[in-house]
Amino acid sequence: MTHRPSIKDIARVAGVSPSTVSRALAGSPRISEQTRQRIQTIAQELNYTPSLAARTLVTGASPMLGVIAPSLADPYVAAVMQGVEAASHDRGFQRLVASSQGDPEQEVAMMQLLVGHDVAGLIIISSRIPPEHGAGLPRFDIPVVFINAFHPGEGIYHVMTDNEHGGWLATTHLLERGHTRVAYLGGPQQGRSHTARLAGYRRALEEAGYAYQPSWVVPGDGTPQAGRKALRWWLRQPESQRPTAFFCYNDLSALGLLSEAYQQGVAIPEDLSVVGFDNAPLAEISIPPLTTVEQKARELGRQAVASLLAALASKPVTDVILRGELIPRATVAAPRVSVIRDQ
Amino acid sequence: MTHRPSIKDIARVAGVSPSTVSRALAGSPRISEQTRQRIQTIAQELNYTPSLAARTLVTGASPMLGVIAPSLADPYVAAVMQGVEAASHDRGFQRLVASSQGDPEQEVAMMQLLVGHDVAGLIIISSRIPPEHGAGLPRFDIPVVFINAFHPGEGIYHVMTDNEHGGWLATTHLLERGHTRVAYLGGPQQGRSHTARLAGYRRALEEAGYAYQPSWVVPGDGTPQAGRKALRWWLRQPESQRPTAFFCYNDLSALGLLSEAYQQGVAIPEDLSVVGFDNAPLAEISIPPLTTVEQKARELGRQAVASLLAALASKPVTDVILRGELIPRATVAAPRVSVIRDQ
DNA sequence: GAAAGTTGTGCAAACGTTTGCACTGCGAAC
DNA sequence: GTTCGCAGTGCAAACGTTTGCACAACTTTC
Repeated sequence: MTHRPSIKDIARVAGVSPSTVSRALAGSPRISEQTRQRIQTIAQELNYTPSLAARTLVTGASPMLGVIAPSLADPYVAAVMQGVEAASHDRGFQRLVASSQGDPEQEVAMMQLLVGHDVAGLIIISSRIPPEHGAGLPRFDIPVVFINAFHPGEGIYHVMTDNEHGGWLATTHLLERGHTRVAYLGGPQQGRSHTARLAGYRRALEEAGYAYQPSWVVPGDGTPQAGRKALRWWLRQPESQRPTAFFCYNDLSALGLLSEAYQQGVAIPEDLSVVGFDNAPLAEISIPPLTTVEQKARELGRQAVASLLAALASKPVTDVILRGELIPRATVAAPRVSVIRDQ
Repeated sequence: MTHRPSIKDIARVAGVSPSTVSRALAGSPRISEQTRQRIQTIAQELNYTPSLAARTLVTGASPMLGVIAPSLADPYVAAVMQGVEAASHDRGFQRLVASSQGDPEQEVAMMQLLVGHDVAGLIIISSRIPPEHGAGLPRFDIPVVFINAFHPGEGIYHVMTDNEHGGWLATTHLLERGHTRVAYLGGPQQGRSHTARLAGYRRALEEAGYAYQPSWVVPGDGTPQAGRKALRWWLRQPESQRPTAFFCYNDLSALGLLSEAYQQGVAIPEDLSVVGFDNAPLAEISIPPLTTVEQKARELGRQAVASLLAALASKPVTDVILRGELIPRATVAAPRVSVIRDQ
């Protein structure tokens, strides 16, 4: 019993042919109820598990979706993944998950790998492959859905958050509260999300009649550490020129900023207002609760699966753009009087 | 070109036999350098990706590890996963990841599924299968490693956090600071981690000469909401009988407790001390920074892979128990005088 | 009582690989 | 000019399934 039982083992015990076993297990109507029962109990006893490799080989289609993410530790990715899981599970698809550690080369390697496993389609979360790489993307004849990344092509579909709008929303919210000096704490430099949020930030500023100040976008990478650094940068600015509010690339870095502010004795929101992005579960329990722009991460995952399955069914698929709302909580207040006096 | 190119397609173009292609691609020394070159470029041009299903079928062994977790959204699971990823990637193994949504039945189904995919071994994180189910666990002839769960059996190995010790550590820390009324906010009822941490809590109490009070263990489930509820429970207790400190099942629920405390105007640590468990990345940026017991999650994942691979190589494998340390931060202080007066 | 239909089962091919063995040339050794 | 060794390549079997087709044994119909 050193090897996994196969359909042949069952056949031998039951005294029938392998094809009969296959049909019985598949529930074919051409098998008598009696034989089916017998075969099923034998399968149970032998602890039989079908070889999906063999099945895939002959049927040519497998009920698996490949999913690639830069990291599984990111709460945003986790949320997207939940959507993917729920939706694919409902439709009877399994997932083959791989992480690329944020390395574009590994990402391509993972694509190859998953295709080698005969996945029916690919979902790629926050691809780090630079857009100009575009044409160099290996072409497969299975559909690919990018979540929050853009690589146009045949058989390639997109599901995205409206990051530009989100950036605009956050900045406008601050502007409407009376802030005139709003800084932006950035995310991964290459990232499309980062540049789009920055663009929305800029548009909001200019629509309100303020000049866009490149010196007020502080570089970051979406980690809490980036938030800490941003706050220390803020403290170093001469008081009269300090921004009175921060729009942060994501909740994680906003939380880092909050933590550093607490440790440095900077009061939030009295001394500095903060808006995050994502509406991560943590944003609700932060101290004070974080005002943020919602990103419908679960919905992104769900939609990606829907698009992929539609493409598989040869239905027309269009790119999807999801807008989140601003969730006002407790990290935004009117700027101090001194600042208003500035004007 | 509707189908993926196979080794035969390459063979046809190159004017050689499929076996030659297979050998050339595998780097067999029996193929002339010239032919190898030619075949490799053709493979490139055709965008060939080997069918891992077919390869697995004939070789009988696949370089894949199956990983099952109740959820991918839990930061603790994410950390374990990082360890698993790093270690398995280093050894040339891919991962097939499935989540069970915390449902024991799905968990078993996932095991079947992954075995069907011919994974070389299985890693199961925080199994929710009740221990008494034990014998009912399907038996496979591949090694299985449980992380923080216990299902003894042949070919089954374990990697665990010393939860009892961790619970003792947290409680003792509070006791040493002068607390005499320490409550425990629990985790998932069935969970082995929960009961072990509770046992450690109890042992610390009794070793210090205090009676274990069942009414002071408040039920929870590891979510922030559970922490919120716990704080509201605390507020309802008559002041003279209130615990002065909380040991929480995990950081997530401790963070929820902190947040509710902030909203209710309860000062941490002045009014109430709190110790968490996990040392999640968030614990460092919480306000105030959370005192917690470290759980070497990454290391758990790493060890699990090591054990699995050792078992695959038929080396002797023993169960591993990892101890974390107490990380003192800022949520623990001496109890108020009134409480000390109580004694 | 023969033809036709029905029901249950088996045969064999196919999927894309890997691999033991056999084969073909060719140069070297006797 | 045989024999041997060797480098390079091809043949065919095998892995565990699924599935179109054929077949056998009954039952029904005329």
